[in-house]
Amino acid sequence: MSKRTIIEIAERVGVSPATVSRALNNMPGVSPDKRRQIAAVAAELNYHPNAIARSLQGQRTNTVAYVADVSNRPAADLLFKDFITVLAERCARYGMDLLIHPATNGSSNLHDVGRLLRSGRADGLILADTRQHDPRLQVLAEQGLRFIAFGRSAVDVEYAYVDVDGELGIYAATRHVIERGHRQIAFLGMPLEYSYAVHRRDGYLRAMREFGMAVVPEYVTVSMTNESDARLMMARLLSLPMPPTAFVAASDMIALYAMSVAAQRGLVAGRDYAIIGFDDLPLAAHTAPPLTTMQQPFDQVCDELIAMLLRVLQHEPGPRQVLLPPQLIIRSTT
Amino acid sequence: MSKRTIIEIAERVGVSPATVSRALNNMPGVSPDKRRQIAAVAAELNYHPNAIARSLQGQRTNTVAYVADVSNRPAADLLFKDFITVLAERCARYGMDLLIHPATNGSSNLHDVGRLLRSGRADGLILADTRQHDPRLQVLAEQGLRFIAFGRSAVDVEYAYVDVDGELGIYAATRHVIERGHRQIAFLGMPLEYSYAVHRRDGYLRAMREFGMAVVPEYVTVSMTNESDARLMMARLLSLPMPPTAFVAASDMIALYAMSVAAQRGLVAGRDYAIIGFDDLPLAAHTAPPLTTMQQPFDQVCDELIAMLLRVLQHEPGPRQVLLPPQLIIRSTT
DNA sequence: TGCGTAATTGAAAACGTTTGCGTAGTGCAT
DNA sequence: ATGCACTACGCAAACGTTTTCAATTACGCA
Repeated sequence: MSKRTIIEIAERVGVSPATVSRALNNMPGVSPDKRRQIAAVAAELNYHPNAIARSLQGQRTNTVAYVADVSNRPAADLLFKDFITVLAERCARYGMDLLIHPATNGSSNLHDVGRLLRSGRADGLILADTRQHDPRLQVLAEQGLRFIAFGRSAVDVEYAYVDVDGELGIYAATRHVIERGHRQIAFLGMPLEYSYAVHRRDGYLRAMREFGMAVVPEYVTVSMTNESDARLMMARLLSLPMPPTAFVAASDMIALYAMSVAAQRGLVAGRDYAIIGFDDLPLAAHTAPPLTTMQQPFDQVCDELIAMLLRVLQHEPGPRQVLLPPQLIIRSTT
Repeated sequence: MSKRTIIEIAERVGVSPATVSRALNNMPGVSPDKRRQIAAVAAELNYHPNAIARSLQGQRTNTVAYVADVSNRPAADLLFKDFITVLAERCARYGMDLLIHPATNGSSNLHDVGRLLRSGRADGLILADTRQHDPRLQVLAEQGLRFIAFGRSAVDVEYAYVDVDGELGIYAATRHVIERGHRQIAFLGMPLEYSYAVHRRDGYLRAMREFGMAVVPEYVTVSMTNESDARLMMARLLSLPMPPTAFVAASDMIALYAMSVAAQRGLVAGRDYAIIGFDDLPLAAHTAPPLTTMQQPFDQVCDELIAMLLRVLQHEPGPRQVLLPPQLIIRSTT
């Protein structure tokens, strides 16, 4: 099968390529008669416009690149497939394709990320897994590249972002266990390298303060890097002279590990202590007992990401900073 | 900043665009002197070749599309991010970019998948999550499109594929528990809609047969669709007059649910019964007790996928069917 | 019939690269 | 000096579209 081009259609119909282009794109200036003929021939030839040629002429690729941080492999990002699926679906809604580009914080990859834009492979990019000090943000912003971030950062540059309000989420989570009557409440946090880790801890601190509860330093942990660290910290908390009666975990995984450690001591969540997670992994509904948690509004996040990126690309007005609230899902552990 | 093109470089150096192209691509026919000048100016301008223009002229996009089946959302594909990361890294090694395209089995999406190729957006594609009766395979093969599958299928068409040998893996898993002295061995399988589900069950059956063990029909389940189904089936198995002493699970997740159900009855894996999983999720190493499992050779899978796709695209000889063996990871549950 | 206006249409340029072909220049042997 | 082989380089076409601009046609109205 030879390649189907607009020119071939033009020849068959006896018309110029320009007219075929207009007809196929529903542009004005084509008689209804030719329009029909052209559509017919195009269908007959199973013609599909060449996206590359179109991109070259139109100066845009209809592609957005998603740059994920994969420096912490195995990434253990359990919702990645769901997230990407939704994101791609939203992209498709606007006729966009989705390019995935893993990047570590290494500068070699940074160069690579810029290349995506400068080489015209993507129109804009979404930078995920932002860190407090994220060199990628710096570089991209300085070079005036078209991107938005999924997540915030502490770097001192202007950039558009969408984020889940982890501060508010953990605040709500903490309030929830407070309202359940708990007073000795621990926070199971992760290293403050990632921005969301900072926000989540701040949410805990604010809730404790606002409800007039003393913050016990031993109760505030931010070192839950991986499974063994998490288990170690939880064991330490349980061995305190006065162990906490409630645990606010910065992620469902942390909560699961904590529950597992507690179970080894015969402690049952929801009966002997309270615990609340963050993420709402598919797993969370099926732990024993099912985990109360804060659900990430991923569908909305994807909506906002794409909408905002499009705004940025087309220099349209509209919000450049969007925070979305997680939702409390009450199950059996609180 | 105006757009940097090869023409601008040509003007600055006082040479033709053709020469610049040759110099930048390390083609012969450029004097060392000009070569240096051109390189210098290119660097100075921070020039990056326009990938789109290059694609248009070269008739290839240097992009491969990964088509994932997302009809079972939430997909619960816990290794997706790791897998994609490795795959993208392998792509990058060959100068390829990775496009992610979710597709259900619906025919509307099928059309979409063909479009990726016909519109010249991708050079070839990788079709994942293949089913026993996968219409996508049919359509793609019939239309002569350039693709390979990650996973096999029962459809009656020729196609190139890479797959993990689930039959061999579960065979090895079953043999492992047999060698541990077990005789009443159950298989915790998933619905036979997905090809790998069939292969894995077959591996169990072959091992049982080869080692002269009777296959008890009640012991062979293939309905572990989701968490609740899995729990239900496991509970039923444990309530049999003569419950199995060992469980071969078709996936780590299934194994985890089974262990959870057993734990509710006070049964401890590795002590009261044996269980072995399949996948080696990050989770598996940290269950209580740590789960013996068959590890998916994802790095090799990615290697083979890219290598094979490249062979197919360039009509090079070489294997068109590759099966990779999973590896037994012995932990504490057997 | 003639004129003005609007609707169709086509020619050609443009997007940024690569590449086949032709030509000028260089050095070397005759 | 002439011929020859070879290198270095430029010209122009090509990839498949979209879009501007000008030209042609059709049509309504005086």
